[in-house]
Amino acid sequence: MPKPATQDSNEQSSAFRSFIAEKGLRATRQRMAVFEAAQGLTGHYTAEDLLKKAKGLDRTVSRATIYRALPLLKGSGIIREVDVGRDHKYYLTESGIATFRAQLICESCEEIIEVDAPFMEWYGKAVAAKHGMRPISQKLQVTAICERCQKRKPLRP
Amino acid sequence: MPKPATQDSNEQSSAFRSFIAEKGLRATRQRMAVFEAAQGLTGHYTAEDLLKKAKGLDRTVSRATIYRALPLLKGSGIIREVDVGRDHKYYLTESGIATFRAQLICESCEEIIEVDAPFMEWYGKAVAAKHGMRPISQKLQVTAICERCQKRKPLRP
DNA sequence: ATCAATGCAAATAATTTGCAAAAAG
DNA sequence: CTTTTTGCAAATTATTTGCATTGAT
Repeated sequence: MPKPATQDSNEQSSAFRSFIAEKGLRATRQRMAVFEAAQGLTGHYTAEDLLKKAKGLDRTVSRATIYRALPLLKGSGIIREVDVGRDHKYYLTESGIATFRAQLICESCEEIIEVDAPFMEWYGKAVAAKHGMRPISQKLQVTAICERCQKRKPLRP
Repeated sequence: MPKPATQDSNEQSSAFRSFIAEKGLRATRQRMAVFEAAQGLTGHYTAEDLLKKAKGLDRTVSRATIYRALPLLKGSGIIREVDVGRDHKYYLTESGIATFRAQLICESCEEIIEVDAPFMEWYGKAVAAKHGMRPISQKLQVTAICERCQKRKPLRP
């Protein structure tokens, strides 16, 4: 019999708890609420979205706490930051598998699509190595017009 | 006998003049000073750097004019914007050849190196096509530790 | 007890914008 | 003349930060 879905969050939860424990930090009520909020969100969300969700779990969570928790969630691999040069950044709750992702960004409807781009990892490493650099991370973003927008009047002319 | 170097700026200058003329805009003194300032800068520079340089050519150039001129310079292909997620954006005056460039960013000393990555263009197009999208532009950024920083105490530990 | 973490509100800082005056065509 | 462009200063807005208080260990 498979584990109930809620176990996922609990397993991730202990991963997060040990991450902060290792750093000598504390598992506060607010911090854990932000964590749970992240687990409850899908797709790209903003810090503000996360705040709203976290507030729903614990009314005492403040915006400052969100911004202070984000680096911890990123550092523990619970979430990933997606910066496509807009006014605010996006976040994405990671599923288990951590494959290399690129962003396909529709210039018309502004949708952001995460796509697997495993080859990129190799290519980025190769580019870095060619210049004697030790690669850490990489980002590939393709701006384009999505299928739907090609077939209709542009939303942002 | 080769043309004097200053001719380059004049040729680019008429390219810029026709770009703004086509759009029904006006070749103001300040606008042209910003253009000349861009021609006089090398490497990555900020809007503030451009302002300083332009002010040296025409004291009446204001910050607002810089920000209003930047989209024109970008649109005419005179400069390219480089956004690596820092607090301010960088700009780069384009030489004639417009090859696909990636950025290698040293996480330690924060240096940004522009590198040719011609294969990326193909790969980005392939990724877009696979999702039925029509590609417009793409960005590849590799964060790494540069050779020099590997051999010394990190500047940003 | 300790010292990290919190909420609040003020600070930050690049970029944008409203407006009346100046200048390009 | 007409319309665009300008400088100025104020606005915008995501994120950061100082501080007194609270809470985890």
